Amino acid sequence: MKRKITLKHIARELDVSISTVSKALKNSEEIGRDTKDKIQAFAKLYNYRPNNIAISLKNKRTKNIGVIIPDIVHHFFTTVFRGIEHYANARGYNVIVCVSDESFDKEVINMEMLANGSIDGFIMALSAETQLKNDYNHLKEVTEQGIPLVLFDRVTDEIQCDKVIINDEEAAYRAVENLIELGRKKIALVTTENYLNVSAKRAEGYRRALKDNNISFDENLVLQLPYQMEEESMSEAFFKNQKFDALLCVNEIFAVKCMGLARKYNKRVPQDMACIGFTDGILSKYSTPSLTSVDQHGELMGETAAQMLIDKIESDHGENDEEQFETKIISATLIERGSTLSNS
Amino acid sequence: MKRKITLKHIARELDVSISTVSKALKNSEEIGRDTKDKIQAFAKLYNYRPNNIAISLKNKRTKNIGVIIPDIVHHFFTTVFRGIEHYANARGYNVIVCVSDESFDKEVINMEMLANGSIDGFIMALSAETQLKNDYNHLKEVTEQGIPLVLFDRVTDEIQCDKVIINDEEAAYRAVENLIELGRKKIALVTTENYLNVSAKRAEGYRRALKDNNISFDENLVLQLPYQMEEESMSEAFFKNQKFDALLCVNEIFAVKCMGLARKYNKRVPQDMACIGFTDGILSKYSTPSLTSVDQHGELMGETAAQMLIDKIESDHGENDEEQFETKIISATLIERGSTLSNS
DNA sequence: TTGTATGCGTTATCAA
DNA sequence: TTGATAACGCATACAA
Repeated sequence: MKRKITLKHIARELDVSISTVSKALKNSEEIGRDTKDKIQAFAKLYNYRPNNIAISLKNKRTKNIGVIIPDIVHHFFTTVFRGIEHYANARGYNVIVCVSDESFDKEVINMEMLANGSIDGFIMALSAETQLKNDYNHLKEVTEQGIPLVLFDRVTDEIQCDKVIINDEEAAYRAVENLIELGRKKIALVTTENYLNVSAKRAEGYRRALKDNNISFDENLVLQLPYQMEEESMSEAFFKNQKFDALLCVNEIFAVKCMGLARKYNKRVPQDMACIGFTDGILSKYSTPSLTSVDQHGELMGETAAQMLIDKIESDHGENDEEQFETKIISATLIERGSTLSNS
Repeated sequence: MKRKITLKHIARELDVSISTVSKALKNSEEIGRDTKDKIQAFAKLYNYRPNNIAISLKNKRTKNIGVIIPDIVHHFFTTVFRGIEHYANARGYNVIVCVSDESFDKEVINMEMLANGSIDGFIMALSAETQLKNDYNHLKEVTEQGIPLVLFDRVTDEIQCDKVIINDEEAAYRAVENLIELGRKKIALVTTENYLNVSAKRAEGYRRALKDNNISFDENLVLQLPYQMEEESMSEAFFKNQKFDALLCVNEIFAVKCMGLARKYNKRVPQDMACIGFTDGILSKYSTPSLTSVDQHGELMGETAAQMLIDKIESDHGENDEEQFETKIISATLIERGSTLSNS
């Protein structure tokens, strides 16, 4: 077993001091040609690599960023994560992921673990429970310690920090307008409980679009499902009792499920019921018919968040001057497919 | 800004030595009641937390594990990751993820970065390119350094280490038998290039099942698609030219795409063409018809891998005795749905 | 009961 | 041109 070699080993072996070795390996001008050559050759031979941990301790920089997301088996978060990972890697950072499982406690525990020196900054999306409790003390503590934080997608106004979001309200607005342009009059909304701020935003856009187009808002056309829509009864009843010719769903699973129900109740998609979902994931692409959906550009969001974070981390000498925070808005785009276009 | 406090701060503030503080906070019996109380109170007040990095350096244990996977926007890997993350967290470990993007070079770079002290062990699935090149020197180096490694799913015989796999060959065998029991005679296989060892295994199972049931193997009934099946021409031709009444696909995307093609060529699923896929992901559940598929139990695989890894890490005093490696096999199970069951 | 010294691996300052 | 020393934050063997 070839154990990792350290500066000390090299120094001892070559009968020089540790600091000489250190300098030689950094190609310092201070060290003589011969000594440098000798040391460098030896280091290469034994494949010397500096120990990251020691360097972290010395520099007070880990080159790690912490990512905390509610769920990992989830197309959108996964996409964002990919963007973060790519960008971070390109700038020499590694990514430590913790999954909160939509739990407040886990979110808090994970943050505290990582905040004790393991990472240089956080990127996170709030768990559902955190948003429900409206308790952000763990975020406050972290920012007060001077650890940079970037929130994405599931954000809160309670915390002053960089943020990356999509224009949910407007995306929903445009989706509904799109349906109206297709001649739809009775447009239903399928959403989650309102404490998820993205859902709330989307509902606002939905209402505003109706209003701007002189369609009166009908509460009966809003179906609010629990986040993990497991039992079908609510949606079954909705399909039985309500009349509508179009559907806006706040995620693609709801949308695909609803298209299934439409089939069951003999509504053709898109002829009798057009359908638009949020999250342009794998389901949208491969469902039958394929689903028109709002692409949230997760990868771009991730890259953007990572860039904001790393920029802040690396400019952190300015701990005195007034902190300036930014909220970047990623423009969602509508990908039109079979569920609204009859010629597909 | 409340900067992180250290032992040294406390010591200075309370006019005691650093080691006294250290012991007091560990509730050591050596320290007097009063001093202990004083120190503990102070530490609590200022929310003292030991610095992870310093502890890592001291203990030569990071409590981090490195996970390297080919892709993160991928249901199966994501599921495995969840299992790893859950288990690791429960045992006090954090997870650093690197994505190889199916690239050999990235895999190597990522491993080397993490191997320099950032992690206590690796869990990984080989990238496609690595399997294609058949070059495992980066894995060898890591294991030779005494860093524990667990491979899962995409493994290789070239490396001696712990492994977790599913019984791919048998799962495919059983899937085909299932189709035969349903009365299917001409069963096609849709697979990827063979350098992906899982695909190869599945193809073996397919052939063995045919043989055991006296169905002659017909090369024309095997469709081999590039990994990222973007152009449709090959599969279109296949559907036009070949006759078959059942399909085994090595992943769910292929399966769903094929069901789409079946529709296009007026084959009813499952009546005219039954279909089974691998990876019981979101597509299988929500496709129309829903897809019968082989559940690889990714989460269990992840937990198992994490357990093997952490057990090895924590038993690592035994660096002298002969290393014993294990390969655990997770039993895949067939989830029957609409694509093989006509009554659904 | 408390404190001193040393080490983990590295870098940086200063002295030789 | 090289080396001794201190420091990063913590833990511990050993002294006092």
